[in-house]
Amino acid sequence: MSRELAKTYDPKGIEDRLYQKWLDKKYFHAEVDHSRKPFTIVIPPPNITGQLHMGHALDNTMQDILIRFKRMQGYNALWQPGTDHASIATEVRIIEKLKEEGTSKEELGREKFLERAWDWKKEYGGRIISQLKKMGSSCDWDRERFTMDEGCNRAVTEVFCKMHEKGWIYKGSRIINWCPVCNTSISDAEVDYAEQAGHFWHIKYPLIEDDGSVSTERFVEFATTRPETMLGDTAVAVNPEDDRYRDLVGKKVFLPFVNREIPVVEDAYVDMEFGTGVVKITPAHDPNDFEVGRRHNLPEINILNDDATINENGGKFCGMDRYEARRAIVKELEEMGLLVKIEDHVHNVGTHDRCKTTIEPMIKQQWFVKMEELIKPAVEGIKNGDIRLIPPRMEKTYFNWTDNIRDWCISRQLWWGHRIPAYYCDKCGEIIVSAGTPEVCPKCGHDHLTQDPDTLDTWFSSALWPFSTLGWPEETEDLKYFYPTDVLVTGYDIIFFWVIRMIFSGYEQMKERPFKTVLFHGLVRDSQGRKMSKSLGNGIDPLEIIDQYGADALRLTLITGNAPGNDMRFYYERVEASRNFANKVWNASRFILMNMENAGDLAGELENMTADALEGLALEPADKWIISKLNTLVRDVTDNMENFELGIAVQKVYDFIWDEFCDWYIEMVKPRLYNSDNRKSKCAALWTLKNVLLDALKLLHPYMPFITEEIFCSLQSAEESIMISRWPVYEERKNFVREEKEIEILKESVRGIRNVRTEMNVPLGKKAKIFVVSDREEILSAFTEGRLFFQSLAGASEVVIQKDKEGIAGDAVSVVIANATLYIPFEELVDISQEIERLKKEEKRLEGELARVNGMLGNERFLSKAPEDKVAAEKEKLEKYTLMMEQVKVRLAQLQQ
RNA sequence: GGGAUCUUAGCUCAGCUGGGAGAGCAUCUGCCUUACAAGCAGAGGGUCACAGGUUCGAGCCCUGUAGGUCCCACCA
Repeated sequence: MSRELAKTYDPKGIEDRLYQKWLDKKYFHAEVDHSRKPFTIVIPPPNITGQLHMGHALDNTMQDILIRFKRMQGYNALWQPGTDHASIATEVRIIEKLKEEGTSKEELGREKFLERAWDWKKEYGGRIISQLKKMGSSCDWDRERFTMDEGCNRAVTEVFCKMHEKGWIYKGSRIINWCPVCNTSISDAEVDYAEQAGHFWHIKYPLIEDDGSVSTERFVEFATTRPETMLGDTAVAVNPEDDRYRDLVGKKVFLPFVNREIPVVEDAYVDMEFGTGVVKITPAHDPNDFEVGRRHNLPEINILNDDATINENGGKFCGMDRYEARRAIVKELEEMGLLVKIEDHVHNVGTHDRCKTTIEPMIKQQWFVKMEELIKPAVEGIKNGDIRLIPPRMEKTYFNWTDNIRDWCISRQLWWGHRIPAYYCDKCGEIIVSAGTPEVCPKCGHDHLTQDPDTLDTWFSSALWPFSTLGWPEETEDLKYFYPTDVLVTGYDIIFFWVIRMIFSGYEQMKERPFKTVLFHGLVRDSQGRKMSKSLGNGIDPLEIIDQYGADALRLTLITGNAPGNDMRFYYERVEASRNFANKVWNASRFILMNMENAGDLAGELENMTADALEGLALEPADKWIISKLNTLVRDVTDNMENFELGIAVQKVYDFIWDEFCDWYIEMVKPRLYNSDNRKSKCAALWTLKNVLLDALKLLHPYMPFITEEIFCSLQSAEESIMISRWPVYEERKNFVREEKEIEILKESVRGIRNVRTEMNVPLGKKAKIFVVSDREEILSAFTEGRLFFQSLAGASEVVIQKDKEGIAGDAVSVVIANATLYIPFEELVDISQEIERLKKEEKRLEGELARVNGMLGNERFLSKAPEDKVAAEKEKLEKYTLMMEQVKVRLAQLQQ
């Protein structure tokens, strides 16, 4: 900050400069240090295809707050950063680019394609990292990792081989979700269900008569949403309980087009109530039918090519696209008289979450992870509290998934990713799973082996992220020291994709939880509550917000007024409010700096005084009051932050700085700074201003790192950065109960007087004499000690403090507080009837209060059952209101004479 | 179909283990008071969705009802 201070805070320039300073000083860097306790967070690795969006901004702000907080508390804080190769997302992007260039993946070949992918990673992979830096993220960039770097590759291979050996990774022919556009299998978690308007085609198959002929009279009727799959039908099924079809069971029906005779089987899967109670069974293209098929040993006939055209098993429809075939089949069935009717039907269709293509269930040879045993410790870990989920309701979502877990399809027909370490003997077909490339087939000795062309699901490598980034499978010092990590911060939307998989991977590979706590946040929505999306064009770019309002304002906006796991709406008014707060902090600091500079040689003295100087200063009640308030704030905020209540914590800091510190304390202190020639008093005020602000800035720093650093450095020179300064702690010696009470009385009085002034239209500029009357010594002394600021805040020309009403005009306006009455003779402004009205209102309010308190205290069961301190508090209130009521009544009686 | 969650001031939301309803924005009234008009001082505004219950005491706990949002399942 220069001598010529801008009236408004401008984050431009400041933020980049400070971030560079932090980098240069290596404040973000963490090394193993056994003298200190570690605190570790691993970043949810953003995709290399990604651009910073509000979700990232929120996610990373929360992590940065926790990391900065713990770092200041003295922990050896490590925020481990990195990026994710995002296999399918990246591959799709490169394919698009190749298409623009007029070539394709296939044309290029695997090797060249991967070269292109790495080039792409080099070019764009760092983009999101530089954007995270704009947010102020204090990641240890020296440790930046990538899910496809050497170490992570080794971790992936190691896990694959170990699990395969254990029998928990297997290759099998199962029904999987196939994306005909991306040309790969995808896991269940990658399927989105979308409601689509479709049709219900009612179709009938002719029965095969006992003599083997195709019946022209007897049919079996059913309905389907995908008529083309009939080409792969190998049965029709009815419920075993269904009397209607008892005589059909064991018979056969005729399947048109492919001229196949298929059996009628019984299976409990069929719902008798639904439709005709008959289901066509296509084991190769429907997950349920697949199960039915396996139960009845039905043939599995695949009728689709990988691009969802009909294959040679589809007879004359071979080569047609699935939808083209559908139309053709329906048309022909109609001509054959086998189409009964068509109904409109809205149903859920599975689509690929990346490209929104309707997926086709298909039977394929794929690699799977067997989940049954693997999931057990992951369930136990949550149940016994080894890992804590915040908010706790996420546990239900978690168990919902684990209770219905299915084997995880991990192979993808993609090139960009971790290639499956399995090799096939060209001669005998033996499968060899091995970390290194095997030379010869261990079974037949043949030396020609081919590696599996598939790669692994992206989430396979990110599941290992908490330990692979720390050096696993090597037993590194980092791993021993920093693992398990402390907190994982992420959105609830990837609990299945990622969180659960990290948990079971951690327990399986490390025999230990990957993190102690998972802190979930919600989605950042637009001002109307809609999800921000590219297609809607309603996304707000965090970088634009930073450019316009500063990173601190953005961070504050994302954290305030929001509870863990809840979605939030983002709109500009909220950012403006945050920006205004930054400006408030800036100006309060500017005020203090100006006054220190104006203090002459006092400034030098202050510079040498530490925060411990407390006892040596001539502190006044106002100083002690704010110190005491801050002390409580320190305790509460620390407490909230340790319980991950970040929104509540920062709200308290905000209220303290704005309400207590700026609106009250600074105003209280002004007369001492401007007018007082009492050097000791001025010194105490300046010391308090400076040190209270410094501590408040520290509490604010995790939330607003830039502005707090900038001010911190201008305000003192003993420490070079707020981010490595010590987090304030609660101290009993800073607890000033008496002064807190005294000042609260004065504040209440000031508020009362201001209130009266507004009501009577007397501006603060119009000074008036104020009499303070009380028969209590402590009240009188409180006003005496605070006379200077009370006079200025109440707009008094003079404050007369006395025990009785002597010398006070009968028509003075009065303000009643506990144990005291203030009188303001407004001279020409008196309007007794108005004053009586005001006092009557006050009387009525007090009546209400008294009725409530008396009601409670008159209830014997309250007295006997409520805790003591509650009863005592109510008794105290009764006393206070009784006193006030007495004074109001006395005053009213006087005026009404 | 199963589950979660929400319903609090005009709007957007806080409200931690039950103990006198809060914030920001918006509205109204005064103020350019030597840190800040991105500000200051005031004010208005809420049967905390509805109905029961537990309790001395319920926005908070329990049950039910209505409406909204989301997740899972996927009846062909």
